[in-house]
Amino acid sequence: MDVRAQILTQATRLFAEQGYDGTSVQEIAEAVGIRKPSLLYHFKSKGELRENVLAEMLAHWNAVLPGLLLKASTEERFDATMEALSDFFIEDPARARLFLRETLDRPEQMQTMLTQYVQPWVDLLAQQLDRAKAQGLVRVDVDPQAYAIEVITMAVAGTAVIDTLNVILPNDPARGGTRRRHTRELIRMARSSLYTENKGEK
Amino acid sequence: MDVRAQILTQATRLFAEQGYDGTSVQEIAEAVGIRKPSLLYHFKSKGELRENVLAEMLAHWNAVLPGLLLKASTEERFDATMEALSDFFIEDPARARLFLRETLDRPEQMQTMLTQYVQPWVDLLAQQLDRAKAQGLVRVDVDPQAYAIEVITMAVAGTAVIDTLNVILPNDPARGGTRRRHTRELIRMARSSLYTENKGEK
DNA sequence: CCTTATGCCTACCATTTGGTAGATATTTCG
DNA sequence: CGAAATATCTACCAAATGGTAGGCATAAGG
Repeated sequence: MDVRAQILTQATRLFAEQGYDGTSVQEIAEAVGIRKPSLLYHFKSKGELRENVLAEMLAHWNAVLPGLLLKASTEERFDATMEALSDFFIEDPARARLFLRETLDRPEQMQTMLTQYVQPWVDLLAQQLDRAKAQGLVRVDVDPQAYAIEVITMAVAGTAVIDTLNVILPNDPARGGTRRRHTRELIRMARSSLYTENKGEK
Repeated sequence: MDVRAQILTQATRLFAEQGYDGTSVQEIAEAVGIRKPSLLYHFKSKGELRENVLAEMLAHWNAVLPGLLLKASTEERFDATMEALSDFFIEDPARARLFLRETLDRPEQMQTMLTQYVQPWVDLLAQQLDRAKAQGLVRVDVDPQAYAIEVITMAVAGTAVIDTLNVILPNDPARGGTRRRHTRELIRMARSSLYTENKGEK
């Protein structure tokens, strides 16, 4: 079953780089080092291959993300969790790109996926934020659901395009590499737009 | 020259919806109501059509955006400018999607475009922010360039996917429609993560 | 040992793709 | 007017696409 895994790896890479329509079965087969019909022996059609690529991505995320998100209950863990979340996407830009592409290419399918896998976490976070609001820890004007979506969008989209945008985010030695700056500023924005200020009560 | 404009309109729409590789010349011609060779009379190749679609999008943005961005010199205008910027993308989600797709599909080309059209504005904004920092208006830990990129990415990517993400951002009558919530939270985050508290809230 | 399932192959196919040739209108204008 | 430019068409093409048929090894297992 090594070949099957290789096909999935190469397909993920190529779909992320060139898109589903921009990648031919031939091309994937070549990248693996087999002929086209051999590939179609493992996956009956190009569409089935796409579904398996997506399923694998989901499985990967579902295995790792919950552990990260559950930490986000107290402010002390906020930085660490956000950083881990950001690193998680940065570590695997291909998957972020693929996710973004699927959202653009097949919005309806992505919606059912979002409802199933993402919504529970967003709602959980929203609950936590509402509680923190009551305690005066979180700004009252935060829209919890919208906030969560903005941060997720930023993390995914940012990861997907940061290597292209680096041309206008020069490598400032004092500030660290492009990705580092992106991650740090994302966290800073997410954090400082969420919590109330300790000093200088308004 | 009406036909040429129609072709550009339909091509923009279809490229944004289905991507460049996912759209055939035939399909665009049908949407316009002409035959394929008639379309290829106006644009010698599919690639040339893509370039013209992109050029038109750039021209549109370049004609409107500078006026918006130049207002962003004082804090009083921040809300209005951010809102106008957000509305500008929301008003034209197809162009935001197209922009995102091109960034994924042709990163190198997009880089030269970014350097030419976006970088000057980012640098200008960075200068203004550094000045505002010295006056104590803006948080000292803001990374101006990274901040600008995050906000732009958020505005473009958010606009491109918000109609898909609305499934997890329910229509809360108290908070307004999905897009409204997205826009408002984006502005809130951009604002409250930028300014120091004492001079901040309105 | 022989049958069966697995895995990969060559050869092929129908359809779609971007693009061309060239006929035919229609409009512009000296 | 008449010729040139403009614009659209039908008919076609070579290449690439996703996919199938079926042969040929290798290995597994009753």
